[in-house]
Amino acid sequence: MKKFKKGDRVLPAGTHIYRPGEESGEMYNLLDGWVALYRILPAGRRQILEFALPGHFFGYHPNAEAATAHGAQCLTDVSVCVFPRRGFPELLRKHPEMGMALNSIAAHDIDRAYDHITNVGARSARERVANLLLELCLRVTRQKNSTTWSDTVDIPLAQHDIADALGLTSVYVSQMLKSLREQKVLVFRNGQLQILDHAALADLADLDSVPLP
Amino acid sequence: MKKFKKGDRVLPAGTHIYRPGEESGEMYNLLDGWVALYRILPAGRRQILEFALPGHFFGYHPNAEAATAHGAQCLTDVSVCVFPRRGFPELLRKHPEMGMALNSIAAHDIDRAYDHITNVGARSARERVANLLLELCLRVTRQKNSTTWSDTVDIPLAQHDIADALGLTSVYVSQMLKSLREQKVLVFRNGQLQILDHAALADLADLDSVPLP
DNA sequence: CGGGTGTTTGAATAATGTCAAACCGAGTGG
DNA sequence: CCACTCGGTTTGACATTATTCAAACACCCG
Repeated sequence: MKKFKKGDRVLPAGTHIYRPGEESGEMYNLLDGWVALYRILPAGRRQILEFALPGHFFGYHPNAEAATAHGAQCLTDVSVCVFPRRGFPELLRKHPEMGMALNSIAAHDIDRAYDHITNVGARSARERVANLLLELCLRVTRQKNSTTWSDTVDIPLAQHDIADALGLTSVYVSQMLKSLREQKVLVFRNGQLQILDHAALADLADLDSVPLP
Repeated sequence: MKKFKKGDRVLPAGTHIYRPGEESGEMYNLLDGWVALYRILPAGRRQILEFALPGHFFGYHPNAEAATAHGAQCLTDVSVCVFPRRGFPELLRKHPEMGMALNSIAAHDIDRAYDHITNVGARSARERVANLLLELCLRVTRQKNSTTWSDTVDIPLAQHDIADALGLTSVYVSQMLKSLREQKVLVFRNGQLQILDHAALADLADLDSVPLP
């Protein structure tokens, strides 16, 4: 696996790792920072499909050299581990356990995509914001292997990122955040999330997994 | 692969193959009919995540015996091929090419899930309906290996199924269908889709792949 | 100090949901 | 063959949610 690796790469915030319609011929494992997987519609609207956190594997497409429908942009300064797509099938053939690992990752990605569909399709704006922030908070916490809640969690998103992920307008997101703040559920400011009322938030967000007391 | 198979099963429309929260211990390959993968929210709302057409493989979850967050319900009379989940890892270990095939399937599913997110998150109701119907039409056509457009395509959905997939209300879907009908774009009635104006539809739906002249 | 980007606020507007009633076609029992 | 129910669809009036536009604000950075 290490031999297969092409090398590490450090990228500043804002960089497009690849753009919709491009074929980079590479795959990535995110080492540090946040990346957004997104799509652009002809109308100009941007839809964020997934927030990639450290450990996330992305850029994998099965149909060898097809162009990707989505792009990947760094939300923060980022470091990624790069793999060439070429030769990847051989690698999988030699190491079936890697194929299984990849299956597991893919299944996980599908689950989160289904969560996302549900969030955007079936919930009100308030609930969407609550759900997204809580989910991200859980992912960050889990990733750090924390066994306890921190009082504040870093979530380096702008409000318009949240809007683009949830299919909302940034001004409406602002209003929802204000409402959540006034009702003492959470405070989100300057990329920092602070949860004030866990019970209320979990209730609003309706997350299936409500771990960590 | 055939030896691994557990057997076929024929189910009437409406049957729940598995329900959210259950662990069926089985995986399925849809042979005939349509199946909806869905979720239920505490508010009672149903979100359809994916329409499974013949050939679709579903019910696969990597974390061995975890309960699934979604359910699967037959939209029509259905016949499925059933596999036990138990023993599946061994099978994959013996046949790495199957693992790769599964990866390919999973990547495809992710792509469609991303399409779905984009559709629900970034488009108007009209566009969503147009997009969904065109996509389903393409999938049906492709599946039949037709090289030409049929005048009408069977899409055995009720309007409330469309609504639940797109995060809309069934009465609003009715209005959108009326509008599309009046503007001579398409007619959808009794589970039959008839496309009147391909160009207009493709434009509205903004489908990336616009095949078959 | 000035310019840029992101956030907040308010008012007007458009998109979508809700409720309720009417309609329609398919199946069913008399 | 008819009347009846039943689920799905259609329609209209109205309520709510979310978007648009525009301006003010805040903050960071040069």
